[in-house]
Amino acid sequence: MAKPPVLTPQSEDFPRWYQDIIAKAEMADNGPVRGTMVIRPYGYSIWEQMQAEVDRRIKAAGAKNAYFPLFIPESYLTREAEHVEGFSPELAVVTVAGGKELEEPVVVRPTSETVIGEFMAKWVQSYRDLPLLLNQWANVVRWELRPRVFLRTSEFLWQEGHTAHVSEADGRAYAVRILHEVYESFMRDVLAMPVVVGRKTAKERFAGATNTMTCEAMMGDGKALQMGTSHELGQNFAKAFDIGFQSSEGQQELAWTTSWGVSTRMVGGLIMCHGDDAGLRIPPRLAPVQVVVMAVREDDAVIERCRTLAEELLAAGVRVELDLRTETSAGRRATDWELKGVPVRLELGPRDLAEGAVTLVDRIDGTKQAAPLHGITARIVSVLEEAQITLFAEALARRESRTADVRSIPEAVEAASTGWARIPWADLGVAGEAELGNQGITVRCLVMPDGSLPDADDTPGAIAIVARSY
RNA sequence: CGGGGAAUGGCGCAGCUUGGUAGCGCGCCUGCUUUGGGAGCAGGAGGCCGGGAGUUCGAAUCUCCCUUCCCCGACCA
Repeated sequence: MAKPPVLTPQSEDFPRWYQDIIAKAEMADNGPVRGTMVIRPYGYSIWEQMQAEVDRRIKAAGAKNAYFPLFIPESYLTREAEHVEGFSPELAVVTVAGGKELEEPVVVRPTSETVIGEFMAKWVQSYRDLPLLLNQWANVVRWELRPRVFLRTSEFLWQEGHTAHVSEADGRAYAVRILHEVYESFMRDVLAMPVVVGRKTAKERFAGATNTMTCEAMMGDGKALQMGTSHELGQNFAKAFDIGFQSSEGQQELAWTTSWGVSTRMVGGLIMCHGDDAGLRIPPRLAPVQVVVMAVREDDAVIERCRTLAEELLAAGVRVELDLRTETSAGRRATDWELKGVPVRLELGPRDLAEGAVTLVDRIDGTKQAAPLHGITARIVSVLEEAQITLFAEALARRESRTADVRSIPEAVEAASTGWARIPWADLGVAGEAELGNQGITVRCLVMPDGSLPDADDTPGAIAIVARSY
């Protein structure tokens, strides 16, 4: 007699599966205010791993961390016309503080281009002050109409990079560098998520940007998720905030700025990319817990061997957790670790011990086998490496099998019901983009046939990736 | 804001049509037996049924108003 499934199966109701997994893997809870979320310790540990990996890459690209205020004068937002138009509907505004009406309302930052622009203007005088490469880890607030835990919450955590350069070419080069060396590299090598790196159409561009570039990933249900963006802001914000400098020729010039960010949305993307009907599957390079050593039953020799096993793994640099809670059944604990997506579970009981072995359960490929305790560390290291590769390969295979090359709008609509469509931008155009929009389908990005980034909105030969999205 | 739903112990739900002041599953607590794939049995704790007004001898149930939440669309990291 089969027990009911732990989670709603993906094939039955994907959104329900997503909600179930977030609750049962103890990732997050809904907050008391609509659209807010409480990130629970396990979910937060995943975010911390993401932060560490992204932060290291950002620093390697030369940017330095700083921190700007949560509150921004409302007037700052209005200085850049497109920016204010884009963000006004979703601003949270404080009008009363300290028990009285404020002279000028302050907005809770939806993003920090404006306040950072104001200070860049102060700090930049000379071409020698450029490039100015800043990043901050912060929370931002956007009063979204339809929130979804991790994917679109009223308040979310992110990093936002803001840079100023002497020329358009320098700004562009840096925005592209971040896109590839920080975002794409992190998503591919750590999250094991293949992403399409492309250019947004004018319709999808960030409010105030001259060019928005994106990393798009396919989820388990074939829909797309924007995992991160990098923007060229041209001189729009430099004009609005007077970020000027004197060039080496002695001329007064305006800087060229960029901004770029990834957020807690990536946690949602990770869940929907790799999760299955048994729970999460966390790629080993990201996993806060890579291996759980589980004592199957109460037994002094077993407990002792579990401890030394965990120490051996720890010494080899493996992130390991000991599970000695023998008062809870082994089956329950196994199920819980599977829900949490820990890549490898080592089950040790008297039977294993008698054979000098341990039961190695691979969460990623689903196999379960006896492995000799002798040499187990090396074995684990190779299993983890293999799991990382497998997850990426599976995600890539899904994306390829569910992406269709088409030439017409009806074909694109058909393809978008199960996955993505690739259609020449010349065959679609702004009118076709609008038509797809009426059916809930968007152009995720434009890419060149060789996978590179188009230089402009109308670069000949560009291919549009169209899909339904989160 | 437009169109659909729903508010009942921590979570998921039944009860409402045909009023008589609550019940089920999971979870939680205690004990015993268990422990190699979500343990079993027994005994417990926990809810003024979203808020307000009304009808009535009596309202979770009927009427009206309000509030909130969820799903589908427009917005988005």
